[in-house]
Amino acid sequence: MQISTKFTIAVHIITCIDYFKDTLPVTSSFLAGSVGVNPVIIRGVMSKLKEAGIIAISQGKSGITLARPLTEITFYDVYKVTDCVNETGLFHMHENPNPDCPVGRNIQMAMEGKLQDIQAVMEQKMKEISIADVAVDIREKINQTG
Amino acid sequence: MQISTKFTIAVHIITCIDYFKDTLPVTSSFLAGSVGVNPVIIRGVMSKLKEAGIIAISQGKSGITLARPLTEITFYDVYKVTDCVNETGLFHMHENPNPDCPVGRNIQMAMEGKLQDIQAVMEQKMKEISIADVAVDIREKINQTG
DNA sequence: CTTGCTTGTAATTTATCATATTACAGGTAG
DNA sequence: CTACCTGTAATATGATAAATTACAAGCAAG
Repeated sequence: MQISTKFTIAVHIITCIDYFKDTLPVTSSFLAGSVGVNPVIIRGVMSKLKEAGIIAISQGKSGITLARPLTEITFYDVYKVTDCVNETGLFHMHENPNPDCPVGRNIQMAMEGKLQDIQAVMEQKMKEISIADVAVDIREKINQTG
Repeated sequence: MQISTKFTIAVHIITCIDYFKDTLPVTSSFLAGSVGVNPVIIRGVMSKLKEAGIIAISQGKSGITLARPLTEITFYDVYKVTDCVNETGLFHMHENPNPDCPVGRNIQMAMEGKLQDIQAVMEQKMKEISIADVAVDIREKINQTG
């Protein structure tokens, strides 16, 4: 299993909006071309980014803009928005342990908190990384290689 | 997406082997009954736990035993063994960013290290939790509720 | 206000992967 | 020797991700 590509697609989208904001009108078709996926996927992700107040969308010929600075958009924000992880958690627990077995009856309760702790450290780390960090790396690379 | 149930199944298996070691011969069918999945799934997980030197299996009527103490079996050991995460990492990056776009050309390189860092903190946390911690919680719960 | 381009979204298809299931070969303890 | 176990391949089923088609609805420029 892996966390859905929607997460990295969303990061790509936000980075593009920032990168091209003074040059081109950024649309879902344009983004689909850069990301390499179907425009409908882009629109679905965009729609959630809009709900979360990360980007602003206007229909017609306008284009998409950022609703707040890149430094204030963390990986965690994007990860939450894109529903990469089920509400039942990062880990999928086996669902039918035997209630007639003392271990089966208690395994879920015994593991639950521990799995949540693991997920929590991962999410904490995601809060410490922003899209601005990605944008910086990309501009740096472009300046080096053209 | 979620991390495969094989992980929690493996934890359940190890906990059961320890819990019943002085009472019953533990077999794949018995474990399948406690875990609530098909015996073939149990055998597949067992096979990997054996390769990793976590349990010892003998065919015939014997049963399965632990190869080392519960305190020396971490969540990370079990997670690695059960191939819960692809060799390409916890995150699935979109695979066809456009090389003709400056952002598309560099996005993978810009994200790679950051995604690895996130995965690393999660794995570090898993190294700090052992199956013994689960066994303690289960015995405690059994003593309270019968 | 009309026109052309855009987003929003439902419905369908395709591909991939996790799990269940059946079947049987091979090994070992009693 | 034999009964019971593991090892594993092959197949079926189901869930989910992503692609694709299609179309309704909205905005902006003129």
